[in-house]
Parts: sequence; structure tokens; C-alpha cells
Amino acid sequence: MSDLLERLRGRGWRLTAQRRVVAEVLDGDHVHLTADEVHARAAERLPEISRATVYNTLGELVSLGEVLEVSTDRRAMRYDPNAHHPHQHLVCAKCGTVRDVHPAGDPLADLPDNERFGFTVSDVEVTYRGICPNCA
Amino acid sequence: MSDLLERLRGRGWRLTAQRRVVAEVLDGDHVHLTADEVHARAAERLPEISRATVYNTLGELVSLGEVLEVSTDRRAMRYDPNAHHPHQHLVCAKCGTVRDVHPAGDPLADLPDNERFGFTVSDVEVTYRGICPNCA
DNA sequence: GGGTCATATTGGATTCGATCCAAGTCAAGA
DNA sequence: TCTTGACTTGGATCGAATCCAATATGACCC
Repeated sequence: MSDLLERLRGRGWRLTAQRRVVAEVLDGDHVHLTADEVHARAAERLPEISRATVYNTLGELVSLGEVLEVSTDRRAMRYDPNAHHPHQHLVCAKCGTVRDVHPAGDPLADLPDNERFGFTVSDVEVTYRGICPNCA
Repeated sequence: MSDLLERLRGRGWRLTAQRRVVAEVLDGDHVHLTADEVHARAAERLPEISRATVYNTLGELVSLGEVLEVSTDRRAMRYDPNAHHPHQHLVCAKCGTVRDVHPAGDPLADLPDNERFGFTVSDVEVTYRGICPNCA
């Protein structure tokens, strides 16, 4: 993740303690934390960090393409640091657990021209739902 | 949509003026209204209908499988009466317009067993994003 | 038609996630 | 070290959705 910090610095990001901590919190494999969870973990290291800053930083990381926003339910948005490896999500309908998955095929290619209605289609998002082994 | 009302009556639904109006509002082709929009349209016919009742009724229709909930952005949930014909959604990233689309292939079948992690996968939801002709 | 009762409706309060804002703080270049 | 524009803060605010106790009403029975 220090790569990430370097990359952002190169783009003129001012490196603050708060941003560093948020980036470190996200630097786990396969985490899909809510903003509040990110805030809680960040606050363990930097007790005074505010929610607003966590939201700001997450928003910046998203628009820089370093983190993905995924909305798996009607509750809180989740933040996925695995932005540089295309993947989709498998969500447990009971406990909300999220796993990264890699379906075969290219869903974008599966949308024929006559089903695009003149849209310039740039992105597709696939969410699988089911029951995880723990909840079954 | 009177089919719908009959079907629901058969399941013990008590048929009230409010529920009838909500069902009628949803009885349009390819509409993807928010709860507030449903409420506004319902209120044209039945001025005293409350938001709470609209939410209740929509929730019931969803759990009865007669209407689909689609969350196309981080804003309000949308309600899709086209529940009996499998389809996916194409969303304009600018204006939010939603169109029903029918991609080729079966995304469920595209998720291999070794990518299911023991989940019982029951459903998949595909959202295409792009820019519509009007916004381009 | 009238009575009964379980179910539905109401609107105001409440929750929860997210955003906004003005005031204070601080990283980084000179 | 100084300066400055960008960053952070926490409290207010917003918007969607849910909850609740009081009231109203559809459906069934006679």
C-alpha cells in the first residue's frame, strides 16, 4: 500500500496523518468495510480522526480509482481496495459477508448492440446473492 | 394489473383503496419509480395517502415477488413492476434513466463452483452503466 | 344492513448513512 | 522558519426509510 501512497503523492496529494491511516486500514486483502468501520479502525491508531475526514478520504480514493464503492444492501456503502483486479461480488443475504469472485465470460460483451439503446456503455457490475456456508 | 390484484386477494391480501392505487401506479410499462414518486402519483388519485403506507405496500409487493427493488445509485431505491420477466438494468450515469435490458448468456452459469465458496447462490443482478443518447 | 375484530393507515418522531459548513490546523515549498 | 492553500474538525443538516401508538376500515358473519 506504500505504493498507493507514493502514487497519490505523485498526483499532488498532500500526505496527512489521517489519509495515511485510512489508506493503511484499507490495505487488507479482501476487506469490504463500511465508512464507519474504516473510521473505527482508523481511530484505533489516530483517536481524533473525524468521520468527515474518513468520508472525504474515501471519496477521493474512489474518484482517483484506487478504491471501489460497492453497495451490497440498502444500508451502508462498502469500500473495496481491490480496485486494480477486475472482479465481481458474492454477498450472503443473511449475514452480509462479501467475497470477491471471478465469473467466466465478459458480461459487457453479452449486451448486444440492439439492447444498448444508444447508450455508451462503459461499465458493468455483477452481484451474486445467496447463503454462505456459515448461515446455511 | 387487475390480475395482480386478483392474485393478491387470493393470497389473503386485504384490498384497500391505498393498495389499489399503489398497484395501479406501478402498472406502467418499464417504469422505475422511487417510493416518493409512487407516493406523488398515488396522491393524485387519493390525496390522503401517506408515505408510510406507500412504503408498506411496496415492501409487501416486493416480498410477494410482484415487484423488484433496484438500487441504481446511492440515492432512493426504485421499484420495478416487471418482476415476471427476467431482465437486467442499464443506467445512465448522468441523468439516472433506467432501461430494462436482456443480455445474452446466463450470468449465474458463469460463476464456476470453485468460485462459490460453499454459498448457495440463488440470484444475480447485473447493472450496466453508461451515458444515454440524451446526455451524450 | 349492522356488528365485530383483526388488519391497515396515518403522520409525526426517529434512525441511520452521508454531506455540508465555517473555523481552526497543518504539510510542503520557498 | 514563514506562508499559504489545502486539509481537518464536529456539529448541523439532509434525505431515505422505518417505527409507533392512535385511529380507521375491509371482510366475514349474522
